[in-house]
Amino acid sequence: MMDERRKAILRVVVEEYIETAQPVGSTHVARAPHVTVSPATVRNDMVALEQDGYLHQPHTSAGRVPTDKGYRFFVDTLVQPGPLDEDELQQVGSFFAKAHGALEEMLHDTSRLLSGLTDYASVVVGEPPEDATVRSVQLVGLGARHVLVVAVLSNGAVTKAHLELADEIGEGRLAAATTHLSRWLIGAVLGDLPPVPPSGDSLVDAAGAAAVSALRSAAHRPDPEQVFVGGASRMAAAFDAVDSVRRVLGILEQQYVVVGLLRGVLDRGLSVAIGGEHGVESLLECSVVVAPYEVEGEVAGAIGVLGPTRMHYPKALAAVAMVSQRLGRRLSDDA
Amino acid sequence: MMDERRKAILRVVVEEYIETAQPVGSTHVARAPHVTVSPATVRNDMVALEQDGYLHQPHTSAGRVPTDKGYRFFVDTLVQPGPLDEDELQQVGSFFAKAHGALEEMLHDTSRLLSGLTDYASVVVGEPPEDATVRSVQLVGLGARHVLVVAVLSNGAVTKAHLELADEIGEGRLAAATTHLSRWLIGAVLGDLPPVPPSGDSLVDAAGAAAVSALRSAAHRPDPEQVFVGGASRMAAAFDAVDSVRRVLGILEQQYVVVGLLRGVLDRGLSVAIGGEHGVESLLECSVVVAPYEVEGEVAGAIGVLGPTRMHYPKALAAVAMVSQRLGRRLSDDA
DNA sequence: GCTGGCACTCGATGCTATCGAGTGCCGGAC
DNA sequence: GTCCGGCACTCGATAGCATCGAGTGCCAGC
Repeated sequence: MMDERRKAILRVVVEEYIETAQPVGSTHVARAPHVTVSPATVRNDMVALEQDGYLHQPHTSAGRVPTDKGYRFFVDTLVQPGPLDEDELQQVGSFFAKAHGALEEMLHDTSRLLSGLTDYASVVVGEPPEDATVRSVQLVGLGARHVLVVAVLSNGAVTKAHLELADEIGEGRLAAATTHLSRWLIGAVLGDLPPVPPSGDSLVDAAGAAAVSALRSAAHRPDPEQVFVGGASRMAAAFDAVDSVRRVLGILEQQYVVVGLLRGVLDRGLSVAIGGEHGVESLLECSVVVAPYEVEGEVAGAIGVLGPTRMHYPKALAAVAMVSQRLGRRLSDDA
Repeated sequence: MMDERRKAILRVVVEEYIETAQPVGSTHVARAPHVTVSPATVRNDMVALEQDGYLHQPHTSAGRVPTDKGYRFFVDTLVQPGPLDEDELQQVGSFFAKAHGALEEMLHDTSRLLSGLTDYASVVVGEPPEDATVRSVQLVGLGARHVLVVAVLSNGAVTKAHLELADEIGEGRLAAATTHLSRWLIGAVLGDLPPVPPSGDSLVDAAGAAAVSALRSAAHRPDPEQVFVGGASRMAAAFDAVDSVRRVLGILEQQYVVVGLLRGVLDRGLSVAIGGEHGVESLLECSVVVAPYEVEGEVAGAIGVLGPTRMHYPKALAAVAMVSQRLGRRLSDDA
């Protein structure tokens, strides 16, 4: 039975708790504008909200704290991604106005921007380049049996892989292999590379095969050079137990967990995972706000913000939405 | 007046404090083996050590804590880089046995290894590739006026830069520019690229000039893709004030500060900066242990460990020395 | 159904007493 | 002279205790 008054009360509790990190009492709630009833009435409703699982009482004679369910309701029905402040808008604007340089640099800076806007940790992940096409392939010798494959993709990324061949291969053969591969691979979609027919030279074919298999495996995992985590130090400020900080940092250091996290949450568009919802045990006290960004209509990656469950959702939602949209637009008109 | 007994006392205080993080009292010291005098005598010596600036007393009636000067003396004259444990040695061994893949991957994993060994944050930085020679240069078009220069260097690194040209340039012209640049740049030392003579085509020359200048500027700054900071979460465990953690993390996030820090400390070989010695204000409570690694006789980068001033120096020194040596050897026989 | 009133809870705060690890110093022994 | 035992003293840490007050639940009355 969630009538308007209870919604209002829940909203005040959540907002107040996000601000102060202190359990919120009935008197505080009653003093808020838009709540016109007395503390006693608020108390009655709070009991109901607690029974329904939206609020929690740390101990008798303490105020109430939102549960994950409470935050969820708040995010789903009580909050519209409030607009950004004037100067934050300007910050985003001027960032994208002067952003330049390579894709990686841009994603990296975007991560800093997001942390700066929200004061939480931020994550920026490029999608695996399955749909990108190959613009260039080259084999470069580094020593007797060591070869580097370097491929430039249509999205501006550069994939490289280190090959160790069974036999030595000379410069001439490498050049031949490069030419041969280029003929068959340039223009192909990375996630669906065509078979490369034999060239008649077994050494060339061996190198080619190694290169193709390296590229194939690069197609399906996000380039580790396109995963950026920023603002971890800001997380420290949000928690007061050193131990929590340690746990969260530990997760942020494991890029594959972070990438999985974003993937998991990113069902459709802008979304939020609160507390336990994302299923990463060490991040029970954290929420994640994520949005994909699209380059020329295709999802090209995701950006997100990781903060405490009591994060400032309206602001985080607004920032993530804004930045993902601008980033996508920026990367589109650039290509 | 630093006689043998005082050295022994200082050593015990430092070792004890590193272990327990508690001020060390005279009774504790007197109980240690190798100290054969009574607590009273220890106290007298402690007063002297304090007057000479090696120890500090947080307050009357507390034990003594080493000062930076005390740690310095400890590191310089009381400690020989103790050998690693058996299983740590094995850990390093098996790491380098199965290490493989591209340069960046290797450096990244090395950073993890170091954090794992020491339980502190670790930093791995590749040197700016000034001395590397160019193995391959290529220009790849990404859109009307956008071009990517990709150069492969003799050290296995791949440098790329994004160019925005004044005029559109077609595929044919780009290929011509690539050929032209290759003729003049392949084999050249990156830090001392020769002038590229005009080709007779102004568009080609414009692209070439832009590419060369991008490469030149890449020569002198360490590739941001070759800076790896790992194990930040382990720092959190070493401090108990959230605020300290925050400060240190903030620094670790600023790669240029970290790089500068390593540079500054890296006078000659294995070295240590304690507390204030490295001149980074937010890291007053931290020490850094650094060593260069050499590939084929040339310094190719540096690795280091960042921990609290009360870090376990013998272990850190041993780990850094061992890993830098093995890393260098590994990268040498590979090339 | 809302509200004011009221007794009750319980963490937080502050005070005091006590404890004990540690110190400095002094006077005596080797 | 150097070392050591003894002793009074300091002072942070810990524990106990009273107090405070924000907050609650409940009930009777409007």
